[in-house]
Amino acid sequence: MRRVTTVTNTRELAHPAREEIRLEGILHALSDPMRMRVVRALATTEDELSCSHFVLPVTKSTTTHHFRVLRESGVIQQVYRGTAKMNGLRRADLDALFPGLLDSILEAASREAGRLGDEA
Amino acid sequence: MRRVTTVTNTRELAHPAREEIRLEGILHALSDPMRMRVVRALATTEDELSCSHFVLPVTKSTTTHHFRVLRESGVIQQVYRGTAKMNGLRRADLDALFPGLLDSILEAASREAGRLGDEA
DNA sequence: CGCTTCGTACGATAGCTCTCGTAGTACGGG
DNA sequence: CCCGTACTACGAGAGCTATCGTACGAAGCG
Repeated sequence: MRRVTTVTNTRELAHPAREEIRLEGILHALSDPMRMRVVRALATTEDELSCSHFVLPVTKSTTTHHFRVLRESGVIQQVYRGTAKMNGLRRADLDALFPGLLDSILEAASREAGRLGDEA
Repeated sequence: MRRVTTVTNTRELAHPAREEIRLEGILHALSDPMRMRVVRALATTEDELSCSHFVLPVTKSTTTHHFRVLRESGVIQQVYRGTAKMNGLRRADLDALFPGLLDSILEAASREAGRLGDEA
C-alpha cells in the first residue's frame, strides 16, 4: 500500500545497457516468428506501440513473455504509460553497436514474407 | 554388405533447396556461439574446410550436431571427400535470398569480437 | 468505491537443444 | 585383411523455451 507522490510512472523495467547487448541474444530473439512479427511492426513506425496493439495468435501471458525476451536482449525498450506498456525499437543503440544489421535483417524478413506470399 | 561400383561418394547429405531456406532458421543457427565461430571461420576463406579443422571446446559428437544444424538450416553445404567431410558457406544461395544479410551478421560478429577483446 | 482494461507473476507442461559417452560405419593405407 | 582416422548414430541427461491457465496488481473511469 505504499503511496506514490509523483504523477509519473513508478513501475520500472530493467533494460540492458548498450554495451551489454549481445549479437547472440539479438539473433536468438529474432529467430522466433512471434517476436520477429513484433519487431517488424515496430520498425514501420517512429511511434511507440502498446503491447495490446499487437494481435498475436498466442495468449496474453505468452505475449508478455516474448516482449520480455525482446527487452532483455536489448532489441526493444519498454516503458509504462498509464495502464499501457509502450514499446519501441532501440534503433540508436543497435545501429551504434552493429551498423546496418537491423536493416539487413528487416529487409531479409520483408523479402521472405514477400516470397512466401505473406505480403508486406 | 551392399557393394558399390562407383568410385565417387556414396554417402549423401540432405540439404534444403535454396527456396526452402528460412530466415528464422538462419538466425537460430547463428545464435549459438559454437556455430557462429564455425561460420566466421568459413567466411575467411574460399576453400572448404573439414570438420576436424575446427577445434571447438566440445566433443566430436556435439560438433557433428552443430554442423548438422548449420547444414539443415541452409547456412553451409557439406560433402564427403574420402573420410573427411568438407564444409563451405552457401554464399550464393544466401546472397540470392537475403542480399547483404550474411555480411551484416559477419560484420556484427567481428565488431562484437573486437569490442569484447576476442580480437579478429 | 467498484468496474474495466492492461499487463504481470507463478506454476505447469511439452518439446526442443546442447552436451556427453559409447558404440559403430565408411574410407584409405599398408 | 587389418588398422587408424574421420565422422555418425543412438541414448541419455540437464536446461532452456514456448505455451497455457489462473490469479493477481496498477491505472483510469465513472
